[in-house]
Amino acid sequence: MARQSKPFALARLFAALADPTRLRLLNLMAEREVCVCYFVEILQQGQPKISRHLAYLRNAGIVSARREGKWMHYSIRRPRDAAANSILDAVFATFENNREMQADSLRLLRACCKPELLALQRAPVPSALHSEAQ
Amino acid sequence: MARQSKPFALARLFAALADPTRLRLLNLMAEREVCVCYFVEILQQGQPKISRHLAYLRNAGIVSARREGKWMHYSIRRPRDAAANSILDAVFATFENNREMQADSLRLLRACCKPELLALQRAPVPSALHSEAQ
DNA sequence: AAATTATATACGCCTTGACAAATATATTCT
DNA sequence: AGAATATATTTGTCAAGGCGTATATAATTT
Repeated sequence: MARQSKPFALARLFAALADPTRLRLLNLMAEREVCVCYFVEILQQGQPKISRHLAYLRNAGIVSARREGKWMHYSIRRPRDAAANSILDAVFATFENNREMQADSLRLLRACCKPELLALQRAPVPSALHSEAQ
Repeated sequence: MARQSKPFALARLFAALADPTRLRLLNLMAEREVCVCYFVEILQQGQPKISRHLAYLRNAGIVSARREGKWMHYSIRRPRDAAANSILDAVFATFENNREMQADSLRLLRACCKPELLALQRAPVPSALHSEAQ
């Protein structure tokens, strides 16, 4: 069996990107840490589904999690590998020209300005958004 | 059920990239059209396996095939979609810094200079290689 | 401590796709 | 036409992973 470590590592990254829900999650995290509860509301998908996809991304090393009380905040974790990093750059660049992704981002902005519109009470507002949405 | 055409299309591209054998095939095709027989010899993998992966890439619209007598030549097919295109650019860029991929490319160069070393007689030499290997 | 809230994991079901081995197809050679 | 060559597809098996439902865990509130 021939060794082919690098191709395998790259393939693993692409597998992590090979799902529309995971791409949408990554897009929402592009510039900020986001709480799970927002993912659920904005993507309008079941909470276990969101959690499973976040776990997948965490396993793939693309995302890291931080607990804050009851809430879990997820954020992009830049890979140590330069190749993976440049590919992620390209991916995020395409998000900026994508209608659906922009729509998701807008929903996140709005939700954070008026969290009372969601099913959430006292949901944590990502600090990075205060300045952006001003 | 919400529409999310674009994320689905992107995810499909990544699924096509999520396999080490397919990545190696794409790398070999990066700058030239390549005959199936070379893939088999260089990657040292069974012919049906190579063919199946090439069919997958063709289905995903990343690659196109051209028949020439008994031989099938495969080459990169640049996607119409700008997003997919820029991602492919990033992918090929990482190939250039990847040891394993460079080793594969070298093996292709050598095989084309001395096709008699392979199990192939009268294998077609990719025209693009004449100038590169001079 | 009991109830509530937020998130994660387990379970069962189903689809996709990877593989090897066998077989089919297409083209060329004799 | 028949044999040989190059490639593609089929078949059967297996593992990964997607989904919804149910349940477990963790932190907070009362």
